[in-house]
Amino acid sequence: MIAASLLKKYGASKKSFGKNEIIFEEGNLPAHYYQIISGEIKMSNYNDDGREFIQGIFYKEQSFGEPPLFLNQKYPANAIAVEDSELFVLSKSNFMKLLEENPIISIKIIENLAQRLYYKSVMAAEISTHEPEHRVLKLIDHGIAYFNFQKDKNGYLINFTRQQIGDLTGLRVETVIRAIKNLEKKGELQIINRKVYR
Amino acid sequence: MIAASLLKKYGASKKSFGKNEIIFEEGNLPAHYYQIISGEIKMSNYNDDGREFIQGIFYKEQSFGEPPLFLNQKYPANAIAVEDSELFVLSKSNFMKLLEENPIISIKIIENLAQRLYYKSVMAAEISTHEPEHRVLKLIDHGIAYFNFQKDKNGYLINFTRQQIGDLTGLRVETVIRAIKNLEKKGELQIINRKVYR
DNA sequence: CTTATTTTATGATTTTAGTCATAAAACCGA
DNA sequence: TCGGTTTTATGACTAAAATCATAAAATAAG
Repeated sequence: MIAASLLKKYGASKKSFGKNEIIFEEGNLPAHYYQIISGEIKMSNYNDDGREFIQGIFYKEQSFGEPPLFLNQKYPANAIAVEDSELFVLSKSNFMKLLEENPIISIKIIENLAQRLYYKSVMAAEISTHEPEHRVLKLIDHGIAYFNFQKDKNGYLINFTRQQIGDLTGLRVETVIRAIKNLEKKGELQIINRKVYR
Repeated sequence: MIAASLLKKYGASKKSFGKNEIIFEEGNLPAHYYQIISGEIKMSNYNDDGREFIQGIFYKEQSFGEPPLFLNQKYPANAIAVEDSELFVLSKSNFMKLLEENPIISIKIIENLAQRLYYKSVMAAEISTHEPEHRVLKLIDHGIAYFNFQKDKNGYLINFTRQQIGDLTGLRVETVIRAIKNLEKKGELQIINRKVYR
């Protein structure tokens, strides 16, 4: 996350996106740095028969879509506003200038990319070698650490729909629903009027 | 990749690892920056029943294992020498000093992490929503672009065993063997005395 | 407040990759 | 060069998640 003042100094503009509005699409060439002021953005892929895979969900103060920007490669996924959102948008050239002139920011970017790579490494191993229940639990535990789940008297409220969990773990909704039920039976989590707590 | 001269200037030492020797293990706290001089290193996870998932394979002049180094987190996977290898090893503190004093290197690190994140994004979507043949082909095409596959008169020689392809795509050997056979039938690749060409 | 849509839920069935068994070919080490 | 290991190969069978169908509950929209 880069300070708003610094972004503005380099000419960033604010832009609003309505719910379900597309910010960029798979295959586009990146031209901007995006940082969330408010709202929620998801990046995802759709395969040939319309099945979605969510690469990540991003919240306020987070940036997204930088890797292809640094590599001059096409976006590997779509970015869509999950709810009404406001973003800082900074042109690539100005973003690069900002980086050059502020080396401290480079370190922040490195840490941010490292964090995302770490998540992807963990989930890749999960998705390819573990059973549904294990996958779901790992995602939930990751979410508690890195997404903004709120804690109350029942524990952490897992603020994802079953469908979203499926799209993040490569499972179908029904499988997620069944996995969550089993995890509750085993005492790993609680379901209080359909909401999941851990 | 950081120039040898610069690494040496900051006190990097050369270290040799024999085939199958462990460089670091899942759960260890990172203390060094590693860069390959010669040989081949794989990073992988093993699940509870011994099944392997290969996070990545790295060759000469590439570095590996940096994300946890930047985050002060435990390694999420093991690093093992696939063949006899020689590495530059630089202590974390000296590596950080190198970065601070050479901002250009930060940009290189960013590009490198971005590249790896890009690969993981593509493969994550593949693994979770596509059929075996598609997964195998995507991995092969990625390998042509980023691993050191050699081109000869038959095309690119895919220098992976079926087992390695399986461990990289989350498939079993038999499934990979069958997928490759089908891909040959469809004309997507060639098998010339058991070696795969694309 | 009513209606439409989304989310959660559950049972029955099917498909597909995994598993198991076995073996030949290739490769490697002593 | 011999013997052991690894890699590729193939067929039969199984299991597990996907698919299909259907519906109730919850939430959002008008």
